[in-house]
Amino acid sequence: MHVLLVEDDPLIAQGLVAGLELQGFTLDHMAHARAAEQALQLGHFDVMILDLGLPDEDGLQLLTRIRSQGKDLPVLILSARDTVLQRVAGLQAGADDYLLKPFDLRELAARLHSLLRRSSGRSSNLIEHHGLTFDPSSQAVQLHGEAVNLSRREQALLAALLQKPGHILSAEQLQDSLYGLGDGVESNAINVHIYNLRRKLGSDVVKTVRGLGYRMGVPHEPT
Amino acid sequence: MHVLLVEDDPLIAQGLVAGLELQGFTLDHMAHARAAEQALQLGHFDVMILDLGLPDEDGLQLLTRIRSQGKDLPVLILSARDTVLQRVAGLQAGADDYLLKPFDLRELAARLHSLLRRSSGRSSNLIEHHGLTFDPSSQAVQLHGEAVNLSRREQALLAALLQKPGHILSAEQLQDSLYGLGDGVESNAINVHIYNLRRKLGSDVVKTVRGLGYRMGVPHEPT
DNA sequence: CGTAACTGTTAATGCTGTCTTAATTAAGCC
DNA sequence: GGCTTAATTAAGACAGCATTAACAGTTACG
Repeated sequence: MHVLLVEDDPLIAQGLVAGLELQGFTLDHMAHARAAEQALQLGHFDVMILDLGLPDEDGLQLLTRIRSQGKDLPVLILSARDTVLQRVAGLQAGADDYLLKPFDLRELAARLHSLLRRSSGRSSNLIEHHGLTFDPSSQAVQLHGEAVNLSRREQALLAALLQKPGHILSAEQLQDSLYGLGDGVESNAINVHIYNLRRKLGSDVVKTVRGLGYRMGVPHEPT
Repeated sequence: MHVLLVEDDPLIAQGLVAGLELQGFTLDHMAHARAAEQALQLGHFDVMILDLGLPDEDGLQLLTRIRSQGKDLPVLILSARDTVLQRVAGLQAGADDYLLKPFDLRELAARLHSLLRRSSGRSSNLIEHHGLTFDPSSQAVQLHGEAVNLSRREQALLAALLQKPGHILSAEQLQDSLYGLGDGVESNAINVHIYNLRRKLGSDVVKTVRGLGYRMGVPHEPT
């Protein structure tokens, strides 16, 4: 799960990055509207957290411009402005949710999950795929009712693949989804994690599409 | 826009019906979980407003059951319960938004619009051609419903031809489309790839126009 | 505080499918 | 029939990936 965080207060940003990464999100943090807009052009994000009080531009203006470009990524506004009119203005500018500062990290996480669920067209928080279930909010994986112990990277990889079942994801896309845009790995780390996933969930969980990337497949049969 | 309102307090319900219908929504009002569930089976709704304090069942239970049936209509929870845990519980049960009583009608309307915009904004740009489908976003090819496994070059070739059905593309044009303008191949590679495409999709997928190039044709019949 | 277990990354090796090449056969055209 | 163009086939080169092992960093626990 790749989150673009647009927030100028370094303290809040730092807390959010740490807290949400613990919950399995991958964050890229920008402190200015300009930088955020560039980041959006550069890579793919699953959701944006937008602070309204930015130094170089009002968050609503940024949001409006993003929407006018046809981008439809879910946007959650984070703001201290609490009047009905301001909240309505936020939603009308194209936000999908509006959370007040100060906020509770658990609620923010739950709302992010809810937005992601909706944007990926699912009806429930639980992702189910041929006997394999993954709960993004609790980060628990089960295969045919049996709990499976996955490491952080393995979980992130599985989540990225499950988010778009049927789609082919290139190694680069997966890398962005696991590490964020800035610092990636310089080796076949993704490759190795895929291999480990297959050892735990069956060699067919992930299909290789030679030259293009990987795609979700069918896991182990029940024993 | 068709809204299913599930709310047992007749005063609030009446106000909502009147207020939202003024804003162009169409409302159906149910006061019990049972009735709401039946209404969902019977007809189509674009969004549901759900009060948690229902007489016959807790709203969260109803929501969970609806989600387990695979229904993915957007749900906005209306509740007086205001603790973080309760809001998180609501979102985890599959709600898309959570609004506190007492609420402002303008904000409710704005949030409904936000939900609807998101749920309707999903379109696919599938290319279809005589039973052959190609989805550029997932890079998946299907012939009469059956998935077909194409290699990278074969896909690129097919995509180039499908982009301009009816047009004749010279071997040189196809080469540019596969390899870029700079460095091409110096043999009949395109020719061989065409041959392999025909083996997988039927000898008539690609028509040869002698002296000029190739153009899209009709693939295999369904077996 | 130190050891053990686990996790993540890097790197080396070998395998496999794909791409290209080239040679041969078949088809269209004057 | 001779010439040109395309289809078919097979073989080698190559790139991409799986697999394995080693190492460093981190966490858990005595």
